[in-house]
Amino acid sequence: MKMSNSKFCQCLYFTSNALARKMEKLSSQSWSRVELAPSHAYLLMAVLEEPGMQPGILADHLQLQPSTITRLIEKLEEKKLVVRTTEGKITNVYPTPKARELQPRMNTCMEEFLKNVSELIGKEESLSLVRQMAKVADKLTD
Amino acid sequence: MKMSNSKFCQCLYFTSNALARKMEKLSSQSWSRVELAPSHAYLLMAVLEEPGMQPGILADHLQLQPSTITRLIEKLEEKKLVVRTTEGKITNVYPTPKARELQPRMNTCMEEFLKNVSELIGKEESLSLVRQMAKVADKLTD
DNA sequence: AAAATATATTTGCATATACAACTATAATCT
DNA sequence: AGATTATAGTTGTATATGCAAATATATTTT
Repeated sequence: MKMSNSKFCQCLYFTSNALARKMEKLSSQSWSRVELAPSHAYLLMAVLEEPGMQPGILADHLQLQPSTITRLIEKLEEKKLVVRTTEGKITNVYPTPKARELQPRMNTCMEEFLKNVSELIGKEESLSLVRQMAKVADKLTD
Repeated sequence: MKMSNSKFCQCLYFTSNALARKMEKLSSQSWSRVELAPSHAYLLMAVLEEPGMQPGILADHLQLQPSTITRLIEKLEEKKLVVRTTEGKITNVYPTPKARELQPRMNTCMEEFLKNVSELIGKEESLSLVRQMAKVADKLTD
């Protein structure tokens, strides 16, 4: 059934959640090539770009709770893709060489995802949507 | 940190998920008055509007997997808000009198949520966003 | 310097959701 | 009618995420 046939399609809660689930699915397909869930992949990309990034900063960037970041890091540690060092109160997260090796393939996943979005939705439309969503999200200061 | 300052704010996967989490939170606040999670509330509203609605149809309307619908129904059964009757292969879900009693308060929650959205985002903007999201979601036929 | 407060991270617990496999019934085909 | 396939729903299991409390360190105040 199409979204726009649902009783609830005018509700922002409903529509944003339904859309998010669909995007999650689409994104997961692309990232399955490197056997990463999108959220793990995004955390790893952030860490690759800025090695040593702290969990709190990652939480800001990924718009997730610190506790969720801890869990994501644990998974990436299990996969030997990041390491954590703790000094006093602060923790730094670094990518491993294995993560660096994976980087080119991750870029491919990202590109593939963007290509899929473009094909399914259109470049213009997806760009305008993402802007509008970000603008609205900014107004919801949690 | 604002959404639009994130490294990932141009990504539709990221932005739609972040927005959905924020909307979930906002919505949850309104529905906490009747001690229901938004998804439970929406299922119950559908059943109140169309008593006997089958799980499969509910899955279509709520854009959730059938298994998820089963789980939601279980919770609502525990709270004595719906009952299930099964005949052969098909199941019907009915609201209980308790659910009917709750209905006015649920309407209030819904109104309050819409009011919050209007105040935070603006009526025009939220309407245009929800339309655009629904349109895009329709293109993602899972 | 000791006490109080603030900050960064983790842990325990709870919830939402999905997928795949399973069960049970109905419909179709030969 | 019996065999096959399709449909509806549930169950087992796994993952993502959040909240609240706990821990550990830093900073500020007195």
